[in-house]
Amino acid sequence: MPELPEIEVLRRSLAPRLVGEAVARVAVREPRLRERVRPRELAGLAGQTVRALGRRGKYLLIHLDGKKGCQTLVVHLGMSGRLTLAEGRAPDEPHEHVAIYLRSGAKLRLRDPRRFGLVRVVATDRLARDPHFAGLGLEPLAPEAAEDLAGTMLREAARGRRGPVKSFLMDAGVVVGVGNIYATEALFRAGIHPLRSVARLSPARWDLLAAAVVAVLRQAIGQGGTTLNDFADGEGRSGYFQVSLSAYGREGEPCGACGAAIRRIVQSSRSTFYCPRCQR
DNA sequence: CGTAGACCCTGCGCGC
DNA sequence: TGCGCGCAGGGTCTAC
Repeated sequence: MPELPEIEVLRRSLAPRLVGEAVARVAVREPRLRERVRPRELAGLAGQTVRALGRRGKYLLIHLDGKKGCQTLVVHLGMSGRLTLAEGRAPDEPHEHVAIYLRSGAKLRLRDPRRFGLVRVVATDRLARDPHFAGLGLEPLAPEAAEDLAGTMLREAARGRRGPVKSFLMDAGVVVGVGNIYATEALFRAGIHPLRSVARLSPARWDLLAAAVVAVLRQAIGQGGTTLNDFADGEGRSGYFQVSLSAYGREGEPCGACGAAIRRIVQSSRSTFYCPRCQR
């Protein structure tokens, strides 16, 4: 479900409602997520106050202040995760694996049918060294990257590598947050064929691609993310970037630019959509 | 070393 | 109507 824009939309929707709230208790109902949830680790959040919400790639970071220093609740939504804030006594929903009760009476609930998600508590000052974050690549919307996630940075990262440009874009060791939808869309906008080798892209086209990545992510955030099935922000609101998708999910439909039929292929067992005429 | 594929899990929509 | 199949926005591990 969620790529960078969806997590950013979630972060922005939750922040004003969570910051300053104190945790009353945490309930773990199903610990078998991608990584086993440790109930005692989460229980330690009781009494702590939310200080700020951050994001790294597709990870949502909920920073808290406690007696034992600052801790960060790290949440990854996998494919099917939803994190929503419910006011008052909300009944548990199916697949609501973790519930964080706040002193205000509200409940932050994590639902994740496929259980590809992840919830952990990490000391804030050790985040950068945590195995989940240590190997991550460029943050595409960070101020220092966004203005010139310039082809130069991507091109440097691609030096000595081979393989298709779409897989490269989706490699979190290169750029974080770009998943199947936004890699597909960025390549469409840049007019680059998803199977093209990273070894065979001119500097000018790296620039085009970098700009396309930043533009598509920004636009998606502005439109509340992409809701295909079930994405919703912290208050349950859907996004509407799906109406702006040019290639993703449009197999057989005419390309908006040239009219040729959009094609679907499978790359490392993920669907890729592209225009055979516009993308070379 | 890098890359391709299997795998983790449930739910949904489609064709028969 | 019911069933089986393929497919789904994520990441990680193994086998080449």
